[in-house]
Amino acid sequence: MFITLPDGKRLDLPKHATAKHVAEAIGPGLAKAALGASVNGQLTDLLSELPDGAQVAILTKRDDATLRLMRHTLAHVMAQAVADVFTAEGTPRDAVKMGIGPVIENGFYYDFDLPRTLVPEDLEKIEVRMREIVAAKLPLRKFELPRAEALTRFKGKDPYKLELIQDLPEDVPLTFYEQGGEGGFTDLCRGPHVPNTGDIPPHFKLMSVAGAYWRGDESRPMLQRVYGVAFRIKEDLERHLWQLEEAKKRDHRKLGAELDIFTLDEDIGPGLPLWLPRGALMIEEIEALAKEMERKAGYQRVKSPHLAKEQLFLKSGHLPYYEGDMFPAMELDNVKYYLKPMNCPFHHKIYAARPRSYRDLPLRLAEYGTCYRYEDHGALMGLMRVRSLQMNDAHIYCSEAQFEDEFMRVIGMYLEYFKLFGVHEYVMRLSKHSKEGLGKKYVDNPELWEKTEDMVRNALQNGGINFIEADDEAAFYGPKIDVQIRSAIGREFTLATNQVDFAQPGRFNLEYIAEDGSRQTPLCLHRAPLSTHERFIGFLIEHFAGDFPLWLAPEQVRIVPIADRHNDYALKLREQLTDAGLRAEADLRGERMNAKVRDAELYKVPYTVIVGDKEVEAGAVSFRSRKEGEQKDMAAAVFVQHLQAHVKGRALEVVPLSHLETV
RNA sequence: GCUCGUGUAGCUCAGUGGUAGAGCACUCCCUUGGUAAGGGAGAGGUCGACGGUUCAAUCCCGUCCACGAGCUCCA
Repeated sequence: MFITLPDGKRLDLPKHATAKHVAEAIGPGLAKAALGASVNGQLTDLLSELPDGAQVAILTKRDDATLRLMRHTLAHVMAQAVADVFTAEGTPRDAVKMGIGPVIENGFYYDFDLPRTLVPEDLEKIEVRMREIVAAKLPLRKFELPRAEALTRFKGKDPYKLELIQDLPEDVPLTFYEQGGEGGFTDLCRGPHVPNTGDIPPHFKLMSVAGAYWRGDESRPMLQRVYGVAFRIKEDLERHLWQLEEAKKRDHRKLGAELDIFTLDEDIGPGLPLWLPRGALMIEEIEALAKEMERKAGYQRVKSPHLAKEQLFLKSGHLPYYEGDMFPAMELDNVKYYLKPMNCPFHHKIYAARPRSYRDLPLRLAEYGTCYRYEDHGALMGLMRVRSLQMNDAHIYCSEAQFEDEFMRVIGMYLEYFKLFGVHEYVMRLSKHSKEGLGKKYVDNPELWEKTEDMVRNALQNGGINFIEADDEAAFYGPKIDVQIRSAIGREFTLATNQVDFAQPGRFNLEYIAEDGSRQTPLCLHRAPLSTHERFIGFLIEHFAGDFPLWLAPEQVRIVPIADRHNDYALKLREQLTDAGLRAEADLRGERMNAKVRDAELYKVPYTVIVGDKEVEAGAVSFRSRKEGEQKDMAAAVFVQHLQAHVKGRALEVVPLSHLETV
């Protein structure tokens, strides 16, 4: 057989050759440094046989890709360490059962079924043992077993591995990786791995242990998952740990409390946030923005109650398909009432309240209605996952011919918002139904599912929008486009959503008189480009680390008088700013100026205005800004105009005032 | 909902089987200071809730609640 090297050279090799042989053929130095290989562009290891005629490049620790191999082997090293730690305390080896141990972003994990729960001290012990295994430089060996033999190997010992083998297709070779010989550790594994545990750099750390259902199925046993991170060089590990610390600092739950934006109170209930005045101000700014955008885009605003009778939700399909996410009914005069989990049924009723003509379409109804969803306790998280939520909601009723245009207008609106907020990293995700879920999670109409999913896909493709597809993630009434965002601290969640509803308009007998006089059922688009106010504010806090653009900042200007005799001027200035539509506070506490400046900075107020004798005399301000540095002796009126301009344009970036405008 | 962890003042955290402490924040007094903490005094806690063990529980045990990490789920 032969292979081709990156420089185009052909290398002839004996049969069953591996990348290790290639490295050895090239030179002893490379053979020593080699950790893995790229075969026809695929990452693989030195232990796997090469296909005849392959393009082969030998990878060393200098190649980023080998980090994957290191992390994968480290997962095995951890499994071995866990087994060792448990057998050392007298647990029979067979009582330590192994799930799976894959590579993940920044590291790896391994799932275990253990006779007792792991405590933090165990992680320390395991890590110590891992370092010993790495230091022992155990060589890895890859081998294949026939199916029957592989099954015997795990029978009665490890039901998880047994299940994995049984679920693998018959024609897939069952490969194993063994480290440290028979007395070491062997795992059913596809690879790829580094050739020796000594090839793993010591820059790893076990982070946490958490429960995880076997194969992600909540009806299956819960295993103990140990997470670890690993990097090639010390600096990378340190940077990662530092980033985690930084992320904690900009967590919206921490900043939300520090900046007095929202609070959660035990007496009110889990997932039911209270908006403090500063948070309410931000919501009002968001609503003002949305109203402006929607007015331009031809939306009309409506309002609907928070609850409705059972029959409404039976008709909409929420009770059959969504009841688990709803608060339980309250009974009044022998009639069940439910808090609304969505606004759509109400909007359908508004549509149905008048006869509609094709001339009315598209009919775009918007409402920032508060909905209530009974989320699992374990799912609640600050503002990102709550039980009372105010949606930036609207429903667009249109004909099939209008669908694509309306759909793309909504996508266009998303993009406009993202630009305004400086959101650059997002993924559009086409969420589709699954055949298995029909009649259970999804309305049972396979043809319409296929048809609408095609319509959405075509609309996106025609609009040149990049997207990925996800099965079994649709809404019960139709497919949707979710926009996945990664917040500044790396938290991923769904922000905007745009959903197609082919089911509810029919269930509500919604219709319109078409041009030809026939009665037609409209399509409905559900859209929430700003998600819910809760999640969106939570996102904004993390996105800006509390350093909001001026138009969003709850307090835009903090006025700090230097001495008591400047208080009157400070108050006058505050009035001037307030009259100009700006949000300003004067700090009249009996503190020193330095302390007041510090407090304003920690509170992340965009502008701190210092006023003393000079400013009072000149009718001027001196300010320090978090975005444009310091500026002295500026006419108050100029300062006001400067801020107004940024607020009006909802500017993301600050254009500093030129020095020409100072007095 | 599941697994594990946590719960002491507004916040960050000490601490003890004999009913509690620090720093910051808060209130008052002194200080009137030019761009990130001036000084002093005071007030503030059913030690998450309910049971149990004990002469005695914030501490030990149990149940519940809330929060956190992860799993599942989702805007």
